[in-house]
Amino acid sequence: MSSLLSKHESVYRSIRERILGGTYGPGERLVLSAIARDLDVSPVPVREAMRRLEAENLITFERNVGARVNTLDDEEWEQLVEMLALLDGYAMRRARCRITPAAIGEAQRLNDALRAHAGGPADQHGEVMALHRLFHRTLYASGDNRYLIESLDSAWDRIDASRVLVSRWPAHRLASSVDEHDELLRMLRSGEVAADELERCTRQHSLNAIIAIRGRETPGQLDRVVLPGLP
Amino acid sequence: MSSLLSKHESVYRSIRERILGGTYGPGERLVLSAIARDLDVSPVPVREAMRRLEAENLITFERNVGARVNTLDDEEWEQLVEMLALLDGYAMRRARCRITPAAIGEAQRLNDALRAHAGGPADQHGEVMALHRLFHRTLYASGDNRYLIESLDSAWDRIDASRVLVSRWPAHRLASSVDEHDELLRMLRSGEVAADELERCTRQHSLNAIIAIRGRETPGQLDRVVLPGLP
DNA sequence: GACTCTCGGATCGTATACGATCCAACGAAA
DNA sequence: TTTCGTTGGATCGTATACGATCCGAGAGTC
Repeated sequence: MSSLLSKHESVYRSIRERILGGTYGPGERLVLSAIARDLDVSPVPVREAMRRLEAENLITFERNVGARVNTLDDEEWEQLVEMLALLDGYAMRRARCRITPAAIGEAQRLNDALRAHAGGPADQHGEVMALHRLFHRTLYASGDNRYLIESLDSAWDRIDASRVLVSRWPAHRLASSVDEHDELLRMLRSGEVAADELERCTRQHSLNAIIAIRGRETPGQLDRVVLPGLP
Repeated sequence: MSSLLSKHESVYRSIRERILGGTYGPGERLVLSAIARDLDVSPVPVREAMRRLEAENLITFERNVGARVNTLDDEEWEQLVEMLALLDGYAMRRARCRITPAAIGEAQRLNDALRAHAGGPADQHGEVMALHRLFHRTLYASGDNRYLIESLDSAWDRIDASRVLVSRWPAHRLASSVDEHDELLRMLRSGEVAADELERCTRQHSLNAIIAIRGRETPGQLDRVVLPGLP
């Protein structure tokens, strides 16, 4: 008689869920014994779960001190999104010749749902972010490269854990984002867009998130924004 | 009184070292109690080390059965190298405006050392691979994006662990590889090469490794090789 | 008042113990 | 001979116990 999940596995999932969902915010302390008590297991499986979370860069463990949820400062966040742009762009290039009409349809549905939220109440930010992430995942999963998908999932996890998008994503960005999504879907459907062009546009779409967040921090300086890596 | 490293940390490093160095080959079984005895610790820190290695995709843990060093079949290996090509290409694009003359010089030295090995005895394959990896690391580290560097290191680790390059890298590839390295350094030095072009060439350089390995498996079919993602 | 020292609680780190699970080898039945 | 059930050893999974370390609070000193 055994449960489907080992204790270490279920503990891992619980903690991860709470980090990605914001229950445990950035910088928050994770006390081993407290979590063990809370989840009704001994500290041993909790430690194992934490080692995995540490290896996934969601928490940092300090010896004889304990674990904290990782934080991202502005520069780190931008570098992470920049990598997301890179991976997503290439996944789209791969997806171009592989994606099924069904997947395109699914992505379109998600984007339409997203559009329905534009201008809506701000308290649905969590839901909007989930839809947005799912839209991208539908596309990049069609790229069908296991390592690309792994890395993208992991990068999105870190983005979610950082709470930056949830707390600082400017409302007006959603509308442009949805339009760019439509444009990407159009390029995918036509089949006549060059791979280079599709990759470039997808990359730019993600980089626009950086511009949006920066613009919100220092309004009026948008024209001085220098994005990395662009010619 | 404490050692500098916790037991779990030193165990982690030992096992990792052995996997990357080939002492533990792909598919090999890692028995908890045996390793604990070998390293003179209790099984608990060994389990923690294994959780990290599992999260890093170097081993796979099966419940109530144990751990094995991960293997990569041909398709997985190619997909991994393809991602390496992507990351490396972009890192080079970033490096273009950031790299120091010292770093370029260091890379040149490494490549010259590599050239000295071309045509040499095959039993220095391990050393050649280390030089080759270091050459690339010198350049992509200049890209100066923490997440890019992390991902590249991790991908190279998996490549090393797979032993594919060590066991199947055709001798003649080394010479062309070294020439391509020189060409990349030339492009970096001149400063007049467009970022897109530099990224494209770097990407292609890595993809050439796939062609070389495939060509070795099925000689005479080189012209039928279809590389993914290229226009 | 500022600084240092000491102490105690909180927390982590690891060993040990033991139950649970798997799996391969063996033997009995069809 | 093949199949299926049984059994024993190898191995993992987790709880418990206890020592080690850290860190903040308060006392003592300059």
